[in-house]
Amino acid sequence: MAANILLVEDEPGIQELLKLNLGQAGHQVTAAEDAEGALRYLKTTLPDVILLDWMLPGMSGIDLCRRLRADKRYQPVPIIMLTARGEEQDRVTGLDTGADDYITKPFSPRELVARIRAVLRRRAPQMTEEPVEMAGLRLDPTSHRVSANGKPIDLGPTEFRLLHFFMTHPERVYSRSQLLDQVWGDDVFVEERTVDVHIRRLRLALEASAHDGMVQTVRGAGYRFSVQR
Amino acid sequence: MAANILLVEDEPGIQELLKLNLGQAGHQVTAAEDAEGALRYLKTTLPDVILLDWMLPGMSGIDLCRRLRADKRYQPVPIIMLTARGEEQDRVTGLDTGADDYITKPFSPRELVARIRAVLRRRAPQMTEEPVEMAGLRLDPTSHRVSANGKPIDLGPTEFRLLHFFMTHPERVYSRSQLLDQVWGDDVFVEERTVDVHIRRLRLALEASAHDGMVQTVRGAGYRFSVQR
DNA sequence: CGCCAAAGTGACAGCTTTGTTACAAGCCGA
DNA sequence: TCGGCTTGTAACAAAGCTGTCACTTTGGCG
Repeated sequence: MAANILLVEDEPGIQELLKLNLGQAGHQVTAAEDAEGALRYLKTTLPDVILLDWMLPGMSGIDLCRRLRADKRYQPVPIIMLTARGEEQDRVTGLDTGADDYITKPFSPRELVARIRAVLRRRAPQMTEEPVEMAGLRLDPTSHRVSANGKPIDLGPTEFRLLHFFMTHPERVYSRSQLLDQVWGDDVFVEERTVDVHIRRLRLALEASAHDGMVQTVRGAGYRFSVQR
Repeated sequence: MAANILLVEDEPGIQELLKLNLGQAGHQVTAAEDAEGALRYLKTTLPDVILLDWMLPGMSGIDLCRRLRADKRYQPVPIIMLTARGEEQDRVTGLDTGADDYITKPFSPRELVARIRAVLRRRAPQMTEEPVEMAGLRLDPTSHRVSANGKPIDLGPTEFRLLHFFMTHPERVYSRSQLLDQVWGDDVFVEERTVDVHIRRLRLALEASAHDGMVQTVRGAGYRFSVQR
């Protein structure tokens, strides 16, 4: 889960510290001292995450955040705001302007790393709210409906999420533990074998409408959702 | 996902309980009663995970944790702290000193096992494998598929790994023991002749799609994967 | 040609992984 | 609170993989 990170922080000490810590966590860090520097960098490179200090000389972090969010090009880049203690009320403003997370100084490097991982994960699987359709199978996240060639299919919540994940990540094997992370959430502690059972339930539901064979077992590796074969 | 675990816990009852539970989960557990014992063990062996009790006689768990984190050699080993209820505020300290996770007693064995799995997974390098293709033979690690000129080939896990290794290291002879190291893992104890058998199985699978002759025997040396006949 | 070591082959028992079913606990709306 | 779903787990069955062995074939060499 290594990532390119743009750090916008004017205080040299903190900047160094963060670069060190994030570097150790396997991330690539580029630092900018102010909003202008950040924008200059962004013209050429799109980082995976932006760490944005609230207090900056010149254009403030919040303004930069707002500006980035207004720009289509930077829409998908997660932004984490760094705020000092006592600026708590800023949190609302911060999240309001489009930051994905915020963290209050002083914070432990661990926590920051964890939050970075969290926003990356949140963004990573592009499980959009868009309807997905393939091979006559249609899943609409908004209305929470699944249908095969027009005929509705009944799915429980878990099977629904499972199918949604599969349809947005087809043709690729996922291990049970990956599926637990992605579909159940990585803070849920259930047996890996539970996945098997839900796979079966999903298969049963799909079979009923002649969509069998799409959920495939890859022995020793996991499961794959596929239109082929 | 079996792992070598170093358990640092002074209370015999809990120690026994954990050894039992983790053992059942397929892990290898070594226990130390105090920081000194742990350090002694670490001099010779590097575990996959360290479970560290907060309260220890002599050097406290937190000090040991800090000390380990300061030592380059132990940097990559995940540490999970075991804390008693009511030491909640220690959490921050714990994570601050470099623990990867913490768990509050009393906890269910299941939860502990899950957290161990989580830290292991988090550390595991996310190797994004590129598809390999040569002479009409295509192997895609992500979808875990092999095909010859479009036609799918069925391979068991071992044959898949074997072919993957061969395709990423073509035109070169590997001895049986090298192949065991690379494909089976260097901690596996199997007869060298086992390689022969899997070579044969791989050949059979490839023959079926007219890709015979690619796995070549080099008498007295080993095997080679080659496009040339 | 005859011998010996190396490699090929087929069978198989044991083991691991996965499928399937049943069941109890939890949740939620009626 | 009562039923009907959903969920997680356990237990057992089925299927597939693996490692090893015994036996055969091949290749090299005197």
